[in-house]
Amino acid sequence: MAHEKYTIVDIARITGVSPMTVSRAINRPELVSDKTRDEILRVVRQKGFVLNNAARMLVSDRSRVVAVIIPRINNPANADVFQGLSDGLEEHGLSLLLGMDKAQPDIEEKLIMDVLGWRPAAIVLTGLDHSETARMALRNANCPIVELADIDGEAIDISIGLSHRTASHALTRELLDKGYRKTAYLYFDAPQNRRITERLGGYRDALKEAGIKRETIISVSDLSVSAARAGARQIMALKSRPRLVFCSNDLLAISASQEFKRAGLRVPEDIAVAGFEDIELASAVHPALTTVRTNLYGSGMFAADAIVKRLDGRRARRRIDMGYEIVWREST
Amino acid sequence: MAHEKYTIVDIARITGVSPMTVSRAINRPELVSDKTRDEILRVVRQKGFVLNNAARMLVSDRSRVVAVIIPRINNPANADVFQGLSDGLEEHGLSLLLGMDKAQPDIEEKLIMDVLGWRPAAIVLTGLDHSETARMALRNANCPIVELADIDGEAIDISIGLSHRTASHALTRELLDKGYRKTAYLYFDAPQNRRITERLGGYRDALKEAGIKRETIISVSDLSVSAARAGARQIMALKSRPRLVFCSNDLLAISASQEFKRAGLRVPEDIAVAGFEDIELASAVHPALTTVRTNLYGSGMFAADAIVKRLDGRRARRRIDMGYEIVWREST
DNA sequence: ATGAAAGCGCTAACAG
DNA sequence: CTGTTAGCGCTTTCAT
Repeated sequence: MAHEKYTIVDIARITGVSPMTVSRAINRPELVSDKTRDEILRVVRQKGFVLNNAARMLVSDRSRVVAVIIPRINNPANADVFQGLSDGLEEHGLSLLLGMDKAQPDIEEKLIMDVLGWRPAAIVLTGLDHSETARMALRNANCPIVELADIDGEAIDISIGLSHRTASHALTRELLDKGYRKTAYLYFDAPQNRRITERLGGYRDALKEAGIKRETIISVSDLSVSAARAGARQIMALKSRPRLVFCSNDLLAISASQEFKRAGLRVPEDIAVAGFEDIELASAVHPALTTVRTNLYGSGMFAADAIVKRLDGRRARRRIDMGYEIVWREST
Repeated sequence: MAHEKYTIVDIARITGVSPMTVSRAINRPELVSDKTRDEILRVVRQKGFVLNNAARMLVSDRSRVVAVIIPRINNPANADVFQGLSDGLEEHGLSLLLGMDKAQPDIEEKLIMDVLGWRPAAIVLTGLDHSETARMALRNANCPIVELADIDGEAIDISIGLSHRTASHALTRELLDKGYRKTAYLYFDAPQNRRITERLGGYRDALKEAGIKRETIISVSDLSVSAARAGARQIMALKSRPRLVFCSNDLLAISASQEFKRAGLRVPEDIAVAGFEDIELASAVHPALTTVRTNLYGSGMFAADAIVKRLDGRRARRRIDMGYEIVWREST
């Protein structure tokens, strides 16, 4: 029972009205008489008719689609942001087109160009770094552009996030103030990801300010549990073991802790661990972790709000600092 | 510097050719002479021109968009599947429209109807349960329909996943065979989620087969760390404590374990815990967990493959059992 | 409250 | 290799 393809003309013929009346019955029902409207909508439902978005969009030259480009969705932080965006946008009848660039600027550029073909109502990106071509295309897109996650730099239009350098600096500083002197930094040096670099930068700045010269910085090969464990072993093999290990995110922190414990060290008594991101599971599984929390879901919501405001012709803030909170879980 | 809106006609005029030649230069460059093509593409790039998808789609009545509807993306399992889908689809120039239904059939139905307006190239859903209206609309959509996660039931078109009942049954049975007799089941009874029910069903079947009459089934109020901990406390308060607790997923399992440890119990010596899903972090943080692993990313990939095959006019399997693997981590 | 005409930007099909 | 014609399905605008 292959489906017949109905158009608005078909529905018009069946109900004995003009296509325009069908269009009105669907889009602005209050402009059509009760009787006619009921009959039209009955047929629409019965036939399972849905207006063709391509045609509507062609006429209006603006879709109800928001394009979102993030590195990858199977990363709890990104997923939270996206969920917030979706929740904030759905009630306004906006759909989400999602592209994943794996944090590669060339892929990002391609996705942006592709997405522009949909004449999106808004575009949401991750971070402030984009290729020159991409920036130009975005500026010409003539729709709200939101850059998420980072606010340390110049936004094209709207930026929402936190200063990773500031947060990392504050975390380091507070822990140094607690008396830790010998520390190490464990991170995955994702190429092109400025936020990672900024976190490291904040750490190093704080060290310098505290008059600490020696830096121990260990980078791992990728962002996985096993890579983190290998990093932890590298740290334990150091001639002089640090008392505190800063990790550039919670996955690294949790995995490294586990490895320390496995080797018989007590966490945090023998070796303390600090993370970044405060993913939900961290609190369940690693009560000894001190980490930086920011409101990820909230930043998605704020982005949605800014977009909706703009589409309504209202003004929206150009830069939203979501701030951060240091979550102390040392003592458990 | 608001952007002028170029159409294919503008580009044609600028380069002194017909619109059709511009179209060809972009879509089928091999049909255009080198000289003309180079000049056209130069102008296209210079002006940042991108073909209007609405118009292309209107002509062909088929978009290059795959619509995906899942409960929520901030759930590692769903995110993995989606990532697999995206990775499998991107190289074929298919974009992803993502809607989230929070596992509510009425929202799902609305999203399906909305999405149909895009005349999607394919539709991907979660689970096999949908409203009658939704099923009808999907059957009429005249494109591949993939139902993910579950294969215990009748698919509209293509189903890819595993039998949650079978997997849960096997897990329970193997653990019972190891000698555990006193067990409990801890779960969040998500309304409308048949997969949860099937997992519980598999557990109960295995108990019955083993001649065990008494069931201890604890349900928690939501899927969170704190709810799981409360559940764990309920279990510890039982007059006769179980030796093994089955949890309907790993988040519950990890959180409950943590609570057991906090109360001074040794896991798994005093109380063993089994989960379901094998999320990556579980292995990092809870080496004592026995759980069921299925290839989530792979099922996204398979879905992508099936869709691409169909769009190519080739045949695709209608039912793919991804199977499962019991991951033993008892002894650590 | 309803209808008719025009056209959005593009490509399929056919010429040349 | 390039151009012409027609029309995809809908909404905007202007009648009635």
